[in-house]
Amino acid sequence: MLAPDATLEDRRRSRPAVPIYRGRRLTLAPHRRAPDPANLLEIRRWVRQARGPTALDVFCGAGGLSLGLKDAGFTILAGADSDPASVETHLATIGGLGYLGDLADPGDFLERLEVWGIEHVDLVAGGVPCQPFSRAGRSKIRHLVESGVRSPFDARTTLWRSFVRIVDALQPRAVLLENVPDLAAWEDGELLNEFRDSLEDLGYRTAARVLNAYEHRVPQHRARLFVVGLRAGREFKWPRPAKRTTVRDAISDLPAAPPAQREERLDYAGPSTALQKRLRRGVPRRDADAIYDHITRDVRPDDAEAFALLAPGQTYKTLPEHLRRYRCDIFDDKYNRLSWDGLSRSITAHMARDGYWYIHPEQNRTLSIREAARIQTFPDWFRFAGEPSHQYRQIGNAVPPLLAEAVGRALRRTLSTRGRPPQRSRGGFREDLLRWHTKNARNYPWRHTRDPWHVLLAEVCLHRTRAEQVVPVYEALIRLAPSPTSMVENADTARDIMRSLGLRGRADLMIDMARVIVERHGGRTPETREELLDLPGVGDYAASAVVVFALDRRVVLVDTNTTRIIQRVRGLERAGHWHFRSETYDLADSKGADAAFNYAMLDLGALICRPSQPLCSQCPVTKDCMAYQSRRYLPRQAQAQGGGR
DNA sequence: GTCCTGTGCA
DNA sequence: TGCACAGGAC
Repeated sequence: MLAPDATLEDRRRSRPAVPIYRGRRLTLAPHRRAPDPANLLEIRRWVRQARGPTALDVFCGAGGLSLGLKDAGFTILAGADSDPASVETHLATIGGLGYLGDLADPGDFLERLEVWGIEHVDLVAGGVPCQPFSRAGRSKIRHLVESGVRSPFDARTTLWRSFVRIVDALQPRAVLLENVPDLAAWEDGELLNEFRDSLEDLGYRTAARVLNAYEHRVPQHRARLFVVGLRAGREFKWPRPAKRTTVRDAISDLPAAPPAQREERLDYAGPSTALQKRLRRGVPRRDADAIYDHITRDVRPDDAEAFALLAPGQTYKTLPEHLRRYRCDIFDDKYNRLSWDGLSRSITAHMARDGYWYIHPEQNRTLSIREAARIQTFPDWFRFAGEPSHQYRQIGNAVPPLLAEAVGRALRRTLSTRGRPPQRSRGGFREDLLRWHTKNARNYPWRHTRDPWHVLLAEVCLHRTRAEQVVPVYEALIRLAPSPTSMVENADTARDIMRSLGLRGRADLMIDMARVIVERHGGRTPETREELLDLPGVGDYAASAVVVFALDRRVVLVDTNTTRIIQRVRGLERAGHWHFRSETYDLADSKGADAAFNYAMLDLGALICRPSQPLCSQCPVTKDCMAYQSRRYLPRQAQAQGGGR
């Protein structure tokens, strides 16, 4: 027994670790209907005879996306991935052809497709590896780049360029890309815009949206970005939300299993919920009373004690101190017990390391491999090649099959309709907006500059301040300090100017900023987003403003004004930044959100599309505005809105 | 395979 | 501030 005053270090040392146990590697035979990979004639015949719309799954992983698309009626001709076990899983479960190789350069893959006789497919789908874009991964990678461990030119852009090259080579009727939502926030949306631009350049009309898995029968908090590209002016209709399911719906029928349960096959009594019945579909008759891979991790004695004390919804912090091995100031959610009637947290590849976020609702252990697969909505006949930790990784990285199926069905519906040119040509909104703006633009001195330093000055002054108030300050500052160097030299005078005009708090910030530019960048205002964000007082908005107004790049400036406009025009209630950016991408047309577009949006928000009592009668874009249109057709809302006069 | 330490965005 | 999802060392 340890003394009550034992340090964290003492407690750690005293704890017996669970002995390392390496699970059995599972080997899977190829699907019985898959062509023999050694027999080229057979492969070509198989490709020729493929029915229904055909698809290719690149970066296929275990095949969650493939399975969903298959269930939606697509024939998956081939899956490609750089991970051997994933390709093995894909070949065994999905069938078709498998390509094992690095797709950073897709040349070899494209050659192989040609050899196989695959010259055309209806759909190219894929989940480009997402770790570089995801939340916790991003900063880690930045850290690694800074410390020189990793090259900044990592695979994150090459991989989607590969994807575009494959699309270009095969010219499919449709394209589907899956990724983590943070891809949309990367570079303030520029990366996603570039990706969509390159598809649009190839003749695809693109749409992007973040879908929540729990809206498509998957009992899990899991938001994923989907980008769809369609030829021939087709309009994609996103799948409608379905009835939600819970953890209970997914796993309540599985037999109780102790920690360290290693039996591959256990007796099974049968499904009880609709979801369980769905996930038992396709299980061979001989396995009707068996469940596979209900394999669990061992649990350390101290963790077992902690799990026992942890009710669903309770946090790590509430545990007695002797059971907290991890620093409490960082982790308040190190452990998480699932609740029967709730959603699971997102099943991630991290399950291969520890399962602390996924403690079984009743049993004092983390989720078994089968339970993780169930919560990802993999059917019970679906097994994963490799060692247990590798199986967890494949499950965590997969697109939930039922979510993929929902998107796949929506795609099939769209593809089966005749392509029609869109009713309004794209660009209507942009043209109308800019035409209005040529006569109605507000004229501010900072709108005439293309000097990054001047834009920066203006943005710092404008933060939470009315533009009219900023005009004299800005003009005086530009005269006094046309460059960061002169700002440092005239720091006292600059401070006086700003103080006299009531922007006192901002003065020191601006002088700091100038000093850093002089010291770190030789007096030249930096031109990359990272360097701009590193300056004191520069946030996302200011960095984007510099990039758009001074450097000719195309980024949507998301603030309360533009958000409000998009909200009204698109009829959205509440949505994340990514959503607004995505909608703005559509409205901004092929020229994108350049300086002209952003200025016009800012002015529209300030002059016409005001927070209260918008001047819809003078608005140039009512044709495209859902709020305006629906008010017209819903007189009750119009009264409610107009009641205040 | 296991343990420990985080970050980013709304 | 809370919530949702990471990676490295050994």
